[in-house]
Amino acid sequence: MLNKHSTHCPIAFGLNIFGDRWTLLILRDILFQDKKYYNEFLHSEEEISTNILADRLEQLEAQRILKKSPDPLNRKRFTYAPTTKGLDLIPVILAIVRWSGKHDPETAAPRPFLRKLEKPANAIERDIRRKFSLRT
Amino acid sequence: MLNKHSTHCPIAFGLNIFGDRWTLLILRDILFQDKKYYNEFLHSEEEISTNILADRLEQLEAQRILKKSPDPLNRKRFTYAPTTKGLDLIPVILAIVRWSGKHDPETAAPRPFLRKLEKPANAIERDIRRKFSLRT
DNA sequence: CTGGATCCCAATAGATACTG
DNA sequence: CAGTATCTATTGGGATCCAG
Repeated sequence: MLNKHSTHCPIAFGLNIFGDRWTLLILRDILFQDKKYYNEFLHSEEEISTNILADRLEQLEAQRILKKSPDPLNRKRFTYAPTTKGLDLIPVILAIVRWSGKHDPETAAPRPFLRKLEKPANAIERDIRRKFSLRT
Repeated sequence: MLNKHSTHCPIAFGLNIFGDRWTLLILRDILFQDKKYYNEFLHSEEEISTNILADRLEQLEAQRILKKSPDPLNRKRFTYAPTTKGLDLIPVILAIVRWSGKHDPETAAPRPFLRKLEKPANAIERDIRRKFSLRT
C-alpha cells in the first residue's frame, strides 16, 4: 500500500484502487466478457483464488465501481454490474489493450478476445455502455 | 503474481508488467515530471522505498520500457529515459488521470501536476514524445 | 561523503483446504 | 454458491553497507 497519506496525485489515486494484478481482470470479465457471477470470475483463464476474488469484489463494491445485487433468478446467487464509475474505466482498459497489442508478440495477433476491439475505441465504449444501460 | 502460464490476454499481459502500485508512478515521474535519477524517484511524494525502487527500475529496464545510461555529467549517477515502449504507456497514464479527475474529489480540482493536462490528450502525448526524441 | 543497492524483518497478498 | 481459515510467498519499510 502507498504510504498512508493520500498523495493528491491522480495516478496514485487510481493505482490505490486498481493498481494490482487482479482488479482490472474482474472488470474485464464484466465489461468485455459478459460475466456477472462470482463463479464466472473464479473460472476465468487466470484462475484467481477465492480469497482474492472475495476481497476484490468487496473493494470494488466499496468503491462503488460495481453494484452487487441478488440474482432475481436464484436467491442464492449475486450479480455484479458496473456503475457509471466502473464504466468509466473502459478507456483505461482499452489503453492497456492497445499497448499490449503493440508490444506483446502473443496478443499482437488477432485473438477471440480482441475481435470486438477492432472497432474504434469510442464505438467499443458506446456499445458496452449501451448494453449495461439496457439491462440495469 | 498471475498463475505461471501466460494467459494470452492483453490486459493480463499489461498487468503482469505494470499492475502494481509503484511502476506507473516511476513512469509518471519520468514522463510528466522530468525526473531521471534514482534519487529523484526516491524523493517523490509517495516515498517509495529503496528496495522497491531498485526492483522496479530493474524490471522496467528488463522489459525495455526504460533505458539506463551513465550520466555524462557525473560518472556515479545513472539516468533513466523512456524507450518507445515506455512512451507508448502515455495513453494508459492519461486514461487513469482522466478517470481520477472525474472520480476523486481531491484531484478533480485543478492542481499543479494537472496543468499540462488541460490540453487534449494527443497534444500532451506529442509534446512528451518530442521532448524525449530531442534529447536522446 | 554520496549515490545506489542489499539485508532483515514486518506486513500484505495469494494458494489451497475447508465451512455455513 | 459463496465465501472464511490457514498457511506460504511476495512485497515493502528502514537500516545498513558498499563502491567510487
